Amino acid sequence: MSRDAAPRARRSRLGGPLPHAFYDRPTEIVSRELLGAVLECTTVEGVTRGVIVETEAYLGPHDPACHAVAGLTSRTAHLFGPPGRSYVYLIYGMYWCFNAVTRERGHGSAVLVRAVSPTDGLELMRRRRPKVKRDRDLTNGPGKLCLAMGIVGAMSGASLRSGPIIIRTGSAVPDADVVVTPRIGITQAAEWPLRYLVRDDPYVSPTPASFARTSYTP
DNA sequence: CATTTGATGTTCT
DNA sequence: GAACATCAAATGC
Repeated sequence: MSRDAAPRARRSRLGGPLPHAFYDRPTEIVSRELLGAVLECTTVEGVTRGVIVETEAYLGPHDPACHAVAGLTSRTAHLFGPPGRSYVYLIYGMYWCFNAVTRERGHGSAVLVRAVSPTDGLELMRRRRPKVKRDRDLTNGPGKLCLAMGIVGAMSGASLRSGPIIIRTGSAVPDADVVVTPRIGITQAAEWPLRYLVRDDPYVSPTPASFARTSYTP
């Protein structure tokens, strides 16, 4: 058969949703493994997608920087599980931040997605963020990516397999390309190395120079 | 490039 | 009343 023969049924270029069980593991592990996965958000305006290039782990009530320390409130309800759903919260009264809930009901642990590298819906992202000059500034921060992808609080609590926000399998990022640093923008437990990012990726949010001594490769 | 500052309003003490 | 898992613009090299 010539190599120009009719191609076999086209495999979707897109990976399927990550299995629910993927999230039901330690949050540090999920944070590391979400690098390279695809974040997708669908709204009436259209679909946007991007490869996850930066995450942070928030471990639960024993983590002073985690919202779970406040206990079960109306704000944190979705943080307390079950795993495999979104937890979207408002920060500084202005910006949404997106998390993937990782642990069983009642635990209160999640991965904050801090940056993605856009793959689909770039025009829609630009339309939603008309003042942004460089594409790399569309999604290189947790509030920015929610603005560009249309992620809002109403999406909190939805399944990440079938809801408006879906996390799909992507391509694995080797350990040599992963950098671990302290988390950004917190004061409690500020030294804990729980931020994961893809080395040299232009869509990663800026890393403070002071992190040089505490950054490493897994 | 790095650092500083104002915007903005919900949440929890 | 203080804190806040941020961003964009402005300033100073």
